[in-house]
Amino acid sequence: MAIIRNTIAKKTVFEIIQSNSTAMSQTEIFAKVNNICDRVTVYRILERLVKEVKIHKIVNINGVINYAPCNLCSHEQHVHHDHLHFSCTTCKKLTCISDNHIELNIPSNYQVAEVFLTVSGICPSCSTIL
Amino acid sequence: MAIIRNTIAKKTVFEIIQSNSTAMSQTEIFAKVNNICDRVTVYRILERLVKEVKIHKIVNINGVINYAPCNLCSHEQHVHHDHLHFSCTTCKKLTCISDNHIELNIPSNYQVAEVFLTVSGICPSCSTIL
DNA sequence: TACAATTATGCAACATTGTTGCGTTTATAA
DNA sequence: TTATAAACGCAACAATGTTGCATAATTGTA
Repeated sequence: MAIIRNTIAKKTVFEIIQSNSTAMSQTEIFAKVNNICDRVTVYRILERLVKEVKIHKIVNINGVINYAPCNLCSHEQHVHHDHLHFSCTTCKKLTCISDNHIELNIPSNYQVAEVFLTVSGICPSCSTIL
Repeated sequence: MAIIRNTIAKKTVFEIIQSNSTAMSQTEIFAKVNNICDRVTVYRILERLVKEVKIHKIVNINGVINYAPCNLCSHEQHVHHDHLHFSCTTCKKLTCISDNHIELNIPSNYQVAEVFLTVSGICPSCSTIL
């Protein structure tokens, strides 16, 4: 069972996420989808893409869920805890930054699934004085 | 200007947050407030307490904003990046865990404000087989 | 102690984000 | 080509958070 279909909407959503340099929220993605499908469909597509490990979820510091392709912040990186998300407080964009190593010191009675390291602040383009 | 008033509602909200071992959402806090004030007031009190650096915000992995007293995860700890939040996927509770050191390797053109390290998984009480 | 100033509150209404049910459409394997 | 399950659209709902405005309450000061 569980036959995966590659619909136009799904391809489009995936391409939008992949072609963007920062992680995107459902709202941003839906805005780019150009009404080829309903907003509920976008939610369901995102859910499926997460399950298929093609994209992954990152929660922004404001609580909005963002999606990034797994090549940007690869799943292996994710598992090995060596990348980080920069959440700009000005433009609200979420950017993936690699090359970070985290030493975890969690009591053994906690079962760790995923590690989320998010840094808030001001990104280069927002801190540039024009 | 900006005279800070210590109202009953504010004291109550602060005591609720301080007496809890895990971080709490607005919904949980409001439930414990026992209708001494409106839910909007709780939102505004939380906002003020954050501004006064008495509590701080932590986003749960499901996107819900939680609040913890600054003594639990002290502001200095926060600044020095050596504590972590454990987000239980079963009971949804957010727990602060200290003694973690994070090596940050962020390009210098990013201005860092705060560091959020959240680990998802199953907490001790949820993983206990009864 | 009373008053004035302004902070804090309540209420109503709204905004955003995300979810669910159900009938219909569509992609894919046979 | 067709059957079947996956995917979709629509409508309705739910949770969380925000805003405007009139009213109430706290606190410094006279």
